[in-house]
Amino acid sequence: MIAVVKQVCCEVSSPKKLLKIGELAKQTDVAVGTIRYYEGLGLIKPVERSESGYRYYDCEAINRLQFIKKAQSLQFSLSEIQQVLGIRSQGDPACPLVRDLLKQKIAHLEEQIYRMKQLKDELEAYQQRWENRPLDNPCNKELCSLIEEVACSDIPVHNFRD
Amino acid sequence: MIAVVKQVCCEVSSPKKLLKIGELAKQTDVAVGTIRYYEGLGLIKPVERSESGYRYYDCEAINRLQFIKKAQSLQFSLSEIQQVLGIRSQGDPACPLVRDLLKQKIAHLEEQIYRMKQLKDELEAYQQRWENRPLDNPCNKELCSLIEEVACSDIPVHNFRD
DNA sequence: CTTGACTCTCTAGCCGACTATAGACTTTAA
DNA sequence: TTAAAGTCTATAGTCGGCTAGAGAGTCAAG
Repeated sequence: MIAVVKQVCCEVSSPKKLLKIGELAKQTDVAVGTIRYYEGLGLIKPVERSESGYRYYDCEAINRLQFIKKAQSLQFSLSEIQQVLGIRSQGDPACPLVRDLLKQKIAHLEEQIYRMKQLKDELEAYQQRWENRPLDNPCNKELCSLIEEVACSDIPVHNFRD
Repeated sequence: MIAVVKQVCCEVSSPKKLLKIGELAKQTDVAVGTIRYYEGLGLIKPVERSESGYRYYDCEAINRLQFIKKAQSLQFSLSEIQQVLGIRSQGDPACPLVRDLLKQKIAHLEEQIYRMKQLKDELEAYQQRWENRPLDNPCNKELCSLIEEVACSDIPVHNFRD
């Protein structure tokens, strides 16, 4: 299983070759500054540092960055990823946590989708209500009735900032 | 039409009474600091200032803040609201712009909803794939297969930061 | 007339995930 | 050998929408 993973994630051919940060950046399509930023957050560490301070990474770093990217694309925050990687680095399986986070994410997504649909319906209702009015002379110049209608109608207010 | 709006939005009984910022804040449920912040953005202005610098607002300010709140709840950013209000303050009808923004918003929402659904499906696929594995001893302690599976699978990466 | 509540300006901080810049040093290729 | 490209640290800035605090001045009730 591990071997399979390694074949997918990183080159087995030259296992001892270490990468400088720029090379790692190129291979993973993650900016150099971002890698250093992740290091500050404890998400990744070079296997060694040269005397002059240069960072050197092994191919595990590629896995790690790919995991981070993937997790981000699944809407995991860096601090959640930190938790997962932290647990893993203690030698414990992170799976229960990952499953738990996943469950939360799905519930959250469902909620968001629902709210967005509601909002879309609301916006479409406005659109429909207005579409028959002419665009050239749609309303009183002083007081745009469309705006006031939005401002004053008592359609419930949604809050998307949780 | 205007009269109707005014009846809904602001008290007609005492048209000359001016509000201090704290009173306006209370009536609209918008924080004092937020009102000052909006002023800095050009979204609202007091009708006058006392010698000592106190801001005084008329009931139009209530309308304005309610409009801002409503527009925000419809996912309009403050800068979009600024555009709308700016056009209106020039004496032009803002309706074409509002309609245009509305159209964009709806399209954007549709896109977002679609992407969230895709992501949800993806997360659920992971959940399903894992749910039959025991939680106690789910995988190798060194290398959590669940994580590697996420990290290494070539399911396309979505980017939600537009 | 005093006291407490309000208001003023200005500045800084927050969240998250970066990006950019300055100034110094190191490595690598011609 | 030299010059370009890469790397280092540290700090500051970005986005949006606020919130908090300092320190000073003002207003209104008792």
